[in-house]
Amino acid sequence: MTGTDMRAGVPLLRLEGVRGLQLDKTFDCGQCFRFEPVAGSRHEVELAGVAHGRLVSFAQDGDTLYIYNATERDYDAIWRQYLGLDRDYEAINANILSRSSSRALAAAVQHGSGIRILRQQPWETVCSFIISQNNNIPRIKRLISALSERYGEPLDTRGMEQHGGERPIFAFPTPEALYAAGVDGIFELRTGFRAKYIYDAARWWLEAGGTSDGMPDGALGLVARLSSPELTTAEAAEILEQIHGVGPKVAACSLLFGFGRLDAFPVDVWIRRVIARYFGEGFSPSGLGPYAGVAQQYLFYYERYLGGESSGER
DNA sequence: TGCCAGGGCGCCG
DNA sequence: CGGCGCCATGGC
Repeated sequence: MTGTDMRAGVPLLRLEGVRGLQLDKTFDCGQCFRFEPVAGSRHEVELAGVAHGRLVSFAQDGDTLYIYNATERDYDAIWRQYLGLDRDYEAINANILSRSSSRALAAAVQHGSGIRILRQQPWETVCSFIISQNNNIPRIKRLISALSERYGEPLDTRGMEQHGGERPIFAFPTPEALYAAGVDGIFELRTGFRAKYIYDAARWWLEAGGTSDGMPDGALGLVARLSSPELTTAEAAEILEQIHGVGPKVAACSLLFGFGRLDAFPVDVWIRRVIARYFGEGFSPSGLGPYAGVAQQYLFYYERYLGGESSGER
């Protein structure tokens, strides 16, 4: 059941009976760098930020989901997929658990219950995870904000003052804008050694025929190719790794969070630790099945939560 | 001051 | 192809 009304000129979408989704976990598990909790929100949980080129705010009271600055048309076109509400996570979790008897995995699934893999814009995802390398989340967020403010388009914040729009907000820069900025223009924002990687990614993206907004642009488009089941996830990763500065980890994060490939399995130091501790030598991501990437996110969130605490059980 | 932060590259054996 | 130093920056 849905409904829309207007608040201060901004459409507000309301969806009732949304079960399972937990916005706070979803935006706090390291997959997205542009959302922050709304201070003084009237809702139990509210996070505002930029996605798909818009300022938007998601809120929850119990089983009711609110989306500020969205119409039903926007929901059908963007936010339903973005929030993973087109997927059956009970079935996904059951699928994951059916493939392993690991107690740690069961605990991680339990602990991460409510996390949804966001379907973010491909270009933004590739670029953001290039920025993430050898970096920490607060600084990743700052760099992405700085790039957006300098090279992104300003967004309309009217009516969104109480929902993340109290100051000017900018869209993530297009590859055209970052290409035009050049390595020096990107380096100026203190991106460090990543500047040439970001520039190369923009150049590569334009040469490869990706769209500015990074969304599907027809059968021959870059995003369509990399999302297509005609390519395996390993093959898609191989293509993304043509970008100077994109290795296996950044490629896997991009495919998982930006291209809808839920079997993509990013391996970082945390996950390496998880594998060593709970699964052992013979571990292979494919053993976790078509939703291995979802399992990875649960394991990452779980292990980071435990905070490196030495709990040597399986 | 040194170490680390959701890595990847270039080089070396 | 496995290991290792390096790459910019900022927070602790």
